[in-house]
Amino acid sequence: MPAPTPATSATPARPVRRRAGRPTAAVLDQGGITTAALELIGTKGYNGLTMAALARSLGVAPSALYNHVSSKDDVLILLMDHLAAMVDVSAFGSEPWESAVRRWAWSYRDVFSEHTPLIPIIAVLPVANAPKTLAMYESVTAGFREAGFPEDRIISAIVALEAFVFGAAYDVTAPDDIFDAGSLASQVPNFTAAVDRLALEQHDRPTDVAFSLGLEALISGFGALRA
Amino acid sequence: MPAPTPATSATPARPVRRRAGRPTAAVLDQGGITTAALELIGTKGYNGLTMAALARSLGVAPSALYNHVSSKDDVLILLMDHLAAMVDVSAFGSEPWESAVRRWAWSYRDVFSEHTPLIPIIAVLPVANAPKTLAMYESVTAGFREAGFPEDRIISAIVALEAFVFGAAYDVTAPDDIFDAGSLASQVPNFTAAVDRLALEQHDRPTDVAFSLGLEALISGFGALRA
DNA sequence: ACCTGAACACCGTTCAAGT
DNA sequence: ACCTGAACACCGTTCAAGT
Repeated sequence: MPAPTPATSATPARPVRRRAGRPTAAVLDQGGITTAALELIGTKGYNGLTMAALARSLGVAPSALYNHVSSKDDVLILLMDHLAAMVDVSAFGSEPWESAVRRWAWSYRDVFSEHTPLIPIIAVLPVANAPKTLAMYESVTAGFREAGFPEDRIISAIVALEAFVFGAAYDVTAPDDIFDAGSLASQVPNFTAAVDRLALEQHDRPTDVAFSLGLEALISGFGALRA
Repeated sequence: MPAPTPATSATPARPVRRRAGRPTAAVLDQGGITTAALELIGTKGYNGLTMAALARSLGVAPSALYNHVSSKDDVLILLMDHLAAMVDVSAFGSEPWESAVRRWAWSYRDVFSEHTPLIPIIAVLPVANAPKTLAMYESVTAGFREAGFPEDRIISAIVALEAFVFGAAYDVTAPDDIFDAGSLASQVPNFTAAVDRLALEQHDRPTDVAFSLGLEALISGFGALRA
């Protein structure tokens, strides 16, 4: 390690004091807030995402945020919609329906498995408030329709796939020993045997095995509905 | 309405002041805390479940709770395990595998759809900390095994079904107009058409249609794995 | 061991004042 | 319109003191 440079640290909240009153140019906007929130989550996790910390990272007072978002929940919605745009829908229209669904679902799970606190938000938020999420739905719906999926079941199928994806995203974050019954093991012999049996298979990621199993069942079950 | 009775209201926190010092018999225990929490949630929702409100409903000071639980998260774990015991696993062993899974999954979803704030807890909590949840897994595992399900895939199948159930539980709580694109409707024609098409079918509960569609796909996909 | 009561370190949010 | 700074009403949790 070289000698520490004096005062200029890595990327601290720039300690330049701004005095009260409207600045000549706005220092905040929703895009900047979203980016700063994402960075904060990356370094400190969701527990570190407080309005105070967010303001600090942007070099403003906490109350300044409320000129651009109406609440902390609003920040979470911004984040959620930003992440929806990162989900890979590119295979719809360029690949067979089965592999397009597969790519979409794996990508969707991977993106949100690192942002599970947003799941309660996205699962119940009206799409009108999340344009990028809506764009994702449009791509997926178009892919289903082009693949000959019966029109009146497209939304139900997407909702079901999404439910599975959200639940699976939580599972990714579960500890490795979640199924260790400990001292109660002898009271649940069937369960313990099944857990041991899975461990014997020596999969890299049990969560991926379960996701694949469920996803393939959904894909082939839904695939049978196509014309 | 009859004339209001004077001081005795419905079921208020009994305002009997207890003075400091150990009471002759403990006034709290984990069962009572769980019951009180459940009642509080029933009347005020999860926003109303605070340590202060919980203590108040039990007629104690907030700090007294910490003699019986180590944190608010601990209360949530107690609740979660209590609810797991309410999930219907009775069909395993008495009905064909398909209908047993069906009964279990619907019941599981219904129970947790009114307690979605517990889902992040149950999804990642080691089973050793939740004996009733563990008992549920034992019943389900035994049912899968008796039905000739390949032993090394039982846990993966349960995990996948659970993921779907948790995601679907959130969906139950979504507003009816969640898919109304509003002013953006014209930009997402395929999606809008599919949403309108589903609405035409006039289902009582779209969330139930989606759940059924996904669950039946999982059941028939997994059912094919049996001997 | 198990309660009370005071205290602590936060939290999101509001609002007057400033430019 | 968009910032600062002070304030508010909470929140979960700790801990000494009491019996």
